[in-house]
Amino acid sequence: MSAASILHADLDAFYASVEQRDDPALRGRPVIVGTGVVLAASYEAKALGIYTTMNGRDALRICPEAAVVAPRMEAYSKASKAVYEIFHDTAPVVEGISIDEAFLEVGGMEHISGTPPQIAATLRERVLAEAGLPISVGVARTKFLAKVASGASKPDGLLVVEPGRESEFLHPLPIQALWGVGKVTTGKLNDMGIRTVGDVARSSRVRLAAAIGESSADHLLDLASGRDPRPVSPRERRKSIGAQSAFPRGSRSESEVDSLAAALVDRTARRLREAGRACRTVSISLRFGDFSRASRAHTLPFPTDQTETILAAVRELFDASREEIEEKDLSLIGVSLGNLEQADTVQMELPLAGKPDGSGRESAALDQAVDDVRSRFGEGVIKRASMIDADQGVPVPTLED
DNA sequence: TCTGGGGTCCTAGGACCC
DNA sequence: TCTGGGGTCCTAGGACCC
Repeated sequence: MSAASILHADLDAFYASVEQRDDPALRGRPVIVGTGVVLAASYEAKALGIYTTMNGRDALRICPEAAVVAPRMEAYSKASKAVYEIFHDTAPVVEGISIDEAFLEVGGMEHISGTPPQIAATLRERVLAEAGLPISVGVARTKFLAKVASGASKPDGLLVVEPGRESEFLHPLPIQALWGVGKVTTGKLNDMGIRTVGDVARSSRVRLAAAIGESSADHLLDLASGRDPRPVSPRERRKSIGAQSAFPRGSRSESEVDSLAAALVDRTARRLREAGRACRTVSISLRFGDFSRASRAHTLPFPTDQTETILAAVRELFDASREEIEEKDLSLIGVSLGNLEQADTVQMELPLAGKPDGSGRESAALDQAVDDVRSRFGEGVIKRASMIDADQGVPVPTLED
């Protein structure tokens, strides 16, 4: 059996800890980040029953003396970068999971930096000393075990799961500790009398599969039995970029919805370009007053990073959803860009009113588009300029260079 | 517990191609 | 003309995670 060489490092109450670090008056006090809903709560606040996603008014009812601060995303992003630098300084392979959480592979480093538990202890000291933040670390043979270990060690803890004692550690835990088990799956498994991870490990695959499907059954059986072959590996590139916005219930005029959608498109398209990517699939999501949801998607025949092209697609999707929107109370809209590609080939679209009529209007439009691209990206970037028949989507090459 | 704002992955059905 | 299997892409919805 291989040694425990995977670290899962997880910053404690991250946003709230950054606030307490930056404002000494908040230290030792219950702190709530987020004015509408609770985005993060300090451990002092958690101890009083405050949790993430809780309504801010309810939180203050429970704990009137709590300090409520508005989120400062830039400060969190900066703090995260500083911590990640320490991660990369600690291990050759770092797999970032989120702004406050990562896996580190530290096998084979005994002669350089010590055993995995020693490396984990040093990491915690450095993050506290250099970034001013408490962090919990789990050490185990697999990613899943390391992750559960860091959770069990919180707050400000270190827990090593020795390979010989994995079942002893894992099996008494409730099934919600398994990755992929949320409310719905918990209900299904409880109905079968399955409550702990050990219960899952002892279940028949056939019974599990009948309740939750083949793939989930295999996944849960593997995790519950300590099997998790996934190596720590740097994250693949992001697969989608999106933004959403919730608003109070009440009817929204068409133009209000449209301008909010345009703002969301503007934000996401900007992030897309900053990342040097282009998207092919544009989708919108809707949430209604009764919390039902709907989504619509459209895939373009070419990748784009252009706000206007994306906005045109988004408007069509909203048009296709108009009846639903009129019938129900809209409470959230979102825009998401998927099928991301490297932006080395980007298509710009310039719509032409009407059919080509031989007047030369279309080639003037094409020249204009070519000039636009050249002014943005410089000479020599254009591989081909084409005209596409919108009805058929067939590119008609008209200029090569 | 009456619900933020980011994401990922999975499933199922239909269109379309060979 | 009908039938079949296999594969890919797309859309919509759902569950889940931090």
